[in-house]
Amino acid sequence: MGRKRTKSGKIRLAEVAELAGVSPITASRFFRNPEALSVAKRTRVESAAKELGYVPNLAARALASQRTEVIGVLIPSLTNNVFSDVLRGIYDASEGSRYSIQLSNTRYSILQEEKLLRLFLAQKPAGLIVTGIDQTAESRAMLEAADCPIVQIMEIGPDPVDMMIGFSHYDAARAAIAHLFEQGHRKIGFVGARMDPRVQRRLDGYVSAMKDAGLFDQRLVVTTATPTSVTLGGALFTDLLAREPDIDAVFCANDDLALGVLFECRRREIEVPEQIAIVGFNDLEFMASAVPTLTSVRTNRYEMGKTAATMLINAIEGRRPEQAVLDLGFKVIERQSSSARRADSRPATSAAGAANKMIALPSSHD
Amino acid sequence: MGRKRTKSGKIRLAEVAELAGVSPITASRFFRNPEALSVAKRTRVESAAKELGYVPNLAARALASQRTEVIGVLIPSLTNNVFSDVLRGIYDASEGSRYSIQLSNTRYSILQEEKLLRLFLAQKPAGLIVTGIDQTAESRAMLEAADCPIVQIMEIGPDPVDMMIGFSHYDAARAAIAHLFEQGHRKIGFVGARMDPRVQRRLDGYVSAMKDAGLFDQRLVVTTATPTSVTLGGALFTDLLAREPDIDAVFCANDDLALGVLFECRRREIEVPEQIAIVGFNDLEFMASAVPTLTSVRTNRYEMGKTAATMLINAIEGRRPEQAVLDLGFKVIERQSSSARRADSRPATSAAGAANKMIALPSSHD
DNA sequence: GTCGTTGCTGGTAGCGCTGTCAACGTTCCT
DNA sequence: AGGAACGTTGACAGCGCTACCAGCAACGAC
Repeated sequence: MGRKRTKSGKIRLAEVAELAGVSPITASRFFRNPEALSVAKRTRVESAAKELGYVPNLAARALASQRTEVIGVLIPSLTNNVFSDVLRGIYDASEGSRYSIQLSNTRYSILQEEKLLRLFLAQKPAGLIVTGIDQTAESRAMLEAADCPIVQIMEIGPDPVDMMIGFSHYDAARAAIAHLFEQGHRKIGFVGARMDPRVQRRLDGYVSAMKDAGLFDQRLVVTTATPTSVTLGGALFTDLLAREPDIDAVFCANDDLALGVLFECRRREIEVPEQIAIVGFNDLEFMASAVPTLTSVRTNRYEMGKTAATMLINAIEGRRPEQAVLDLGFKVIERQSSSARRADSRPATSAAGAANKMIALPSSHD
Repeated sequence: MGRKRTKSGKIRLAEVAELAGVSPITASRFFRNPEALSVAKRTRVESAAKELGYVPNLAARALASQRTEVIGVLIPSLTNNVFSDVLRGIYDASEGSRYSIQLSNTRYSILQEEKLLRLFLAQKPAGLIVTGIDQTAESRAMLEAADCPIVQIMEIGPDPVDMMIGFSHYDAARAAIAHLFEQGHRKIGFVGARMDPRVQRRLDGYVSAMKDAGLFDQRLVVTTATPTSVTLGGALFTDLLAREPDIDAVFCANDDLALGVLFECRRREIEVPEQIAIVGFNDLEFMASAVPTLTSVRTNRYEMGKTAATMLINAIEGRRPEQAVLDLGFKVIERQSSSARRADSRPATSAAGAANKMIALPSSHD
């Protein structure tokens, strides 16, 4: 049957080709690989497309080419600030590229992750970004069988499926504790919420550092499965204090908890850092402007997302990275909340005035 | 040409149909409208699909049916906490439905929004969620011409494209100022960052409330185009104080700024609320656990996202809501930071102990 | 008994695009 | 001059699914 025009009046590639005086396939090539066309035809197709306001039909393209231009992203939480930074990086990197992001939330469940993975892979994504290194065996098998590039983000481990970008949470935690030791703190508590694998590894790092110093005591560790929040930080710290009233420092698995601990200290009129030092994790923006300013471990979340997406897109287009595993490291950002017990810690005039001393390390695996 | 099997060995609908002993079209119907099949065939197709692990090819479906099962979402920022709550609601509502979310970031640019809208609409989304009511004329025209349901979120206004869900930022700001008046404050500053349309309307509400009371002074308003942050709150407050040292309250356009103001007060040893009251906007989680606890205007962001997506999905499936415009209102959550100047404000034992008095209002348009 | 009517099923014909391969003209080498 | 090599173009045949419409049986109303 002749089909000169769709009922909807939508512009198809054929219309563009006709106006440009070329065959549809040539017009098609213009959109996928303009360099393959002669300059004359290229400009003709280009102006024809612009004149008609042509927008390619992605469904048809996907069907015909047997692949999509979709990058699947699996993250465990939309609530957690950490992931919004990573996501922002991913979206920023995908912008301007031909790829679009398909986001799904595993809710910290590796079974849910497996289910979503199956769904994603059936649509032949151009690439995949998954969180962490703790997939189910089934997921792992699917990932390895997938014929698209894959990036694991948030942490690094010994056995990447394909590419990997992150840092060692274990080493980062050890560095934070080492910093507290240096400042003269000995009885250091650990406060953690929602013990996902990465928080667990931070705990492991804490435990090993404390054991190395002969200071570990299980009673110094307070954790819960509840999702993190500032309020929860206060509550967990309250528990910790009830149990061990004479601690001299608290290492918090994230910054929300640290802020909660700070507020709870203020409520109880405990001086920070004179009586208790506080160290957080992630270095969210507010840490630098709290009073006292709060020490934290800076992790390059935005950069992680952006680099992951960039690496992925490059790999999709055949440009594999020199190294498949990228350690983005971390920095302990020393601020007032963990100053030496001899304390130079009274309020500066402005947050901006407080210089940050940094300890930068690539995380070394072990 | 006979094509018995795809090279990739992928299961197609035809395979399922064959195993079930029905025609492909009957199998197709099973996935879209199972009730249309006889019980016998329905169960046959169901078990065949399960046995083969069939997953439909969305691209083929979209091409053949001329529509997708994608809900487009346009938001201005991924950084802002406010939107992550909304997004969480949207994702939660879409989960379990057949629809997937396609997210794009307009970066607070209505031109970018227009461009993205054009892209989205060309793919015939099942529905669209857009932020706010300030589209370009061109965008507005495209939205009105679109043949899919549309929900505008974050605020309500007089002239919905289709559906609308939000609250009046203007009224919310007026309510916050009214609360400060009640508590005896008179010289109330306004601190705002990134003056997007919604923040602008909060400012308008502040201005009108102050003018009504004969207390407006342009010098009380400090704003900037810079994106919001806790640190920025401190900086803007510093500017405000330099200009008007004797203010007795600050209304912050969002909670990050409010926290920054609180820290700056602490740095300067200004007592809150005895010397200066603070009111934020959005009621993020940390507001209830700060010391002193911080008054804020609660907005139902998660609910907004969830309801918007639910309404949209219902509309896509032909179930239009009774009312197209939904006002989710707001609540002024009164906490210590804005207690009456006579002040009952010294630290409670715990944040949990601080009762919240609420003023709940649907926003009335004007 | 005839004629709708309803409920279920299947055949046909694409949806808009691209993979493959063949064909063409041009250039460059020997 | 002959031929290979390259760059550019087009014809054809689907990608996997669904819209559309026709067909058929079962049933009730007249």
